[in-house]
Parts: sequence; C-alpha cells; structure tokens
Amino acid sequence: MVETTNNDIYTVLKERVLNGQYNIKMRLPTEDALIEEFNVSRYAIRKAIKQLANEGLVYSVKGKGVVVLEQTPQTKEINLSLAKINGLQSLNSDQQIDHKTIIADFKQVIVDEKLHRKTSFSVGVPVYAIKRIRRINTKSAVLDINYFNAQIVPDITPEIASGSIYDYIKNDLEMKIAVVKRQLRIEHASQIDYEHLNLGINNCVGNMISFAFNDNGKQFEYTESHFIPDNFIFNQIIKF
Amino acid sequence: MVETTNNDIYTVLKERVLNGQYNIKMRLPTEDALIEEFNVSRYAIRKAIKQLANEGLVYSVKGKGVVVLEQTPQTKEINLSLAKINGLQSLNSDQQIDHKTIIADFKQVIVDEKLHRKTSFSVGVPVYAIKRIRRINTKSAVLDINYFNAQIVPDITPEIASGSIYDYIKNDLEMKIAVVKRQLRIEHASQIDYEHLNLGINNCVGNMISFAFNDNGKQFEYTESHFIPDNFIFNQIIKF
DNA sequence: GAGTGGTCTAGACCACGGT
DNA sequence: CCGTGGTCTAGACCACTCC
Repeated sequence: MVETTNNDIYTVLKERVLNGQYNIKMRLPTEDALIEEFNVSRYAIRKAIKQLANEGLVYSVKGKGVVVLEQTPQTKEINLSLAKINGLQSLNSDQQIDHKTIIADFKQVIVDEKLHRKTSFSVGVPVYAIKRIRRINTKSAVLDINYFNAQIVPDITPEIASGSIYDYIKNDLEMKIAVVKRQLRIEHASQIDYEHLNLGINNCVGNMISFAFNDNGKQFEYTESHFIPDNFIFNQIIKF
Repeated sequence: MVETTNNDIYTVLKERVLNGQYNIKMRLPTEDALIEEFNVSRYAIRKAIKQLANEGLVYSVKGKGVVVLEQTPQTKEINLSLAKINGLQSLNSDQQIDHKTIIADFKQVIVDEKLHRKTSFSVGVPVYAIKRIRRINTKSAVLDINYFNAQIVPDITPEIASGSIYDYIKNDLEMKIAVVKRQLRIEHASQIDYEHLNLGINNCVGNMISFAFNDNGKQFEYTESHFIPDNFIFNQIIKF
C-alpha cells in the first residue's frame, strides 16, 4: 500500500486534516498552493488528494476546491478501519485480534457439478476442503469453510491450516494475492452453524463469501465465513 | 460517473474483457500497444485500466502486464453489481426494484445528548426523524430510520418522504450529495423490528448505518436501514 | 471574468518480472 | 538484459463555481 517518497505528501495532508488544521475554511489549499508548498508537480499533489478522497476524508469539487468532510466520532472510526482495511478481512490474512483456530474438518475432494456451481472451480479440480472455527475471546465467533485449488495452493497440511494459510501462500509458496471479491449476506443459521458457533439466542449468521485471485488472474480460493451477530462491522465509502 | 470522450477506451476495453477477447493470454495488450491502437496518451490508457481494476476485472502487475482476472458466473455478478453500485444503496437513491414505501413515523425533534452520540449531529440541531417501511414484493423488507438535519435539508413533508427524499434533495434543493460512509452490522432484532418487519422465524436484522455528506463537507443525514435476512447482498472488492 | 479542479499530452526515469 | 507498469515533471486546455 505504501509507495514512493512523495507519499509523504499524503501523510502530511492526512495529519493536517485529522488535526483539524483546515477546519476553518473546510477546504484544502488549492492544488497550485500545495504544488508551491511541497515543490512537486501537480501529479504528485493530485495523487495524494485522491488517496485522501478514497478514505472519505475529503471530496474534490470542480471549480470549487477540495472540501474537508466533517469529522465525527463515528466517521473517524470508519476512516481508521478503512485506512487499515481490517475488519473481517483480517481473519484471512494478518490478524492482531486475540484468537484461536480450531480445525473441524480437513480433507481433499474433487470438484463435482454441485461444488462447481457454488465455488466456480472447474469440475474435476482437486481442492482442499477445510472447516475451521475461530474462537475470539473464548467465544466461537466465526466458522470458516475454505476451498483451495490444490493445483495452485498445493501441500496444505492441518498444521498449516491451524495457523495462517495466507501466510503459507505468501511466504512459503511465494504467490501473490491480487484481488479478493466479496459478497456479504445475512442468512438463517444452518445445522452446521448451530453445531460450531456460539449463537446464543440468535438464529442467523453473517455469511461473507470470498473469491480470491492470484496475480496470474486465477481463482485459487472460495471461502464462506459464517459469523455470529453483534460482533463485526463492515465499512464502505460511496462517492458520487 | 461518466466523463469525457476518452472514457470510450474504458468501455471498449471492458467489452473486450467481458467477451473474453483477451482470455488466451490472460493479459491486456501493453500500455504502449494500447497507446498506438487508440492513438492517445499514456495517461488516458492508464486511467481506463485503473477503472477496470477498480471493478475487479483486471489487475496490474509491475514488470509483467495487466492481468485479466478469471471470469466466473458468480464473480461476473459481482462485477455487474459493483459496476452499477446498486444493492441496498438503491433504497436511498434511485431505485428500480418494485417496492412501496409506508411512513410509520414523521416528526421534527431537537438533537439531545443521546441522539448526538448516535447520529453525530450537534446537540440542539433540529432534525427530521422519519421511520419508513419498504415493502418489496408484498413483504416488509426494510425499516428505514432517517434523521435529516433540518437546517440543511429543510421543509421535508410526509409527501416527500413517501417518495424519494434523495430526489427532493437533488432536484428541488439542488444540493450535491458528495459521500456516504457506511457501516454494516448484524444485530439481534429489537422491538421495533418485530413490529414493522416480516422477520418470519428469524430474530436478527442487518443494520446498515449511513452518514451522508454534501459537497460542503457537512453531514446532512444519519440513517439506519434495518433489513430482513436472506434478501440482500453486499459486494466489495479488495486489492492488494 | 477569475479561480479551481478535471482531462490530456509528451517525455523522463525507476522498479520489477522474466529470459 | 529487455519489456513492463509505477512514478513524476511541465505544460496545455476545458468545465465548473462563484462573485
């Protein structure tokens, strides 16, 4: 996520926005003024501003200027979490939450027609089918149902699965994860959810479905993450 | 969302990607090749590719090229829905779904400390507090709890609220909506949800919380949209 | 009409991937 | 090493906002 030296411009501007240095006018200085101040080209300035806009901190209006969006407690949190792109994603990659992983199921299967429709892996492809429970603060909070294409992600072991498969992919296989496409739904809890999750009185789960692609454009993973209510927040910013 | 004439490059490339014209190599032509073909500058080409990347259709790799991501039935849907940015958002703005709006509550209140903490509107500000039920296919599917800053969005009437408040804001007030920040959670259903929604056997709701800002950076809306399970899908693309 | 951001061009150098 | 995309500069013109 971090790039060259001129990325510093973004950092400085962000700090100023968060500190409220521009709150009097609710505007950033003009691009020309920033070009002068940082002594860089317009490209560099615009890139920094675009990054701020992507985080929902500012908004550029043609003919007017770059508007600073009101800072509110809630929205500050949103900014933060979006900046770090954490949230549930961390369950798949690096995580800093205190948690424990339990393997409920681990096997290798061949994709049939039914599994094909669900995962969109081709029929006949060998995949690892893994079920894992994530315990967070002594609660079974997430049930991960993973399918990894065994031709692209070979030699997964229960040992690896009990740690981070993403670390294995990145560090051991030295494969680059390019894009993850996600769907999020709310579903009535199924038998398997009741078995593995601490649902309490709730009878629904969140279902985050992920399709992950490597930098050759190949889908190597299909995952359903079923999680219990009241514990997770997803953030999103829509620009008009 | 649409810009200048050279936006056509994006359209052409997108069509080719979706048609599978680049599937043999799983690559786009190099930037230089596209510059030749379209006879434009590198800037224009890169802008078009970036747009494709934002939709999750392609992924640029330094030193390698622009990789086309595998097209699968599921992921195609994701692409589509993201391209149109619909989903639940449509409930706030333009909507094409067959639905009916029922006003359950309509009043004007002054923000107190408690409401301030929830909405992040300043204490003392007059707001419209509106509750609306969205019936979709004869089912009460969504309960919208809106708070609009009455100083920024004045003169809302029940008539306006029974239609589209966003249309009123855009067309009548001629205000520009700049950014909407969203949180999505799954919550145990509350009394008011049971009263107004066709929850069936489910005892949970999705809660989409929206903070909307105009192009002066001012937050003019806080909304909670409570929706029933199994009917809505949210999409997201994460790039690494 | 003056000021501002949005688009676009032409050209340079760098960093990474693959051979 | 070559080819590729990523960053950056300098400068131009256009479209919009606001006085």
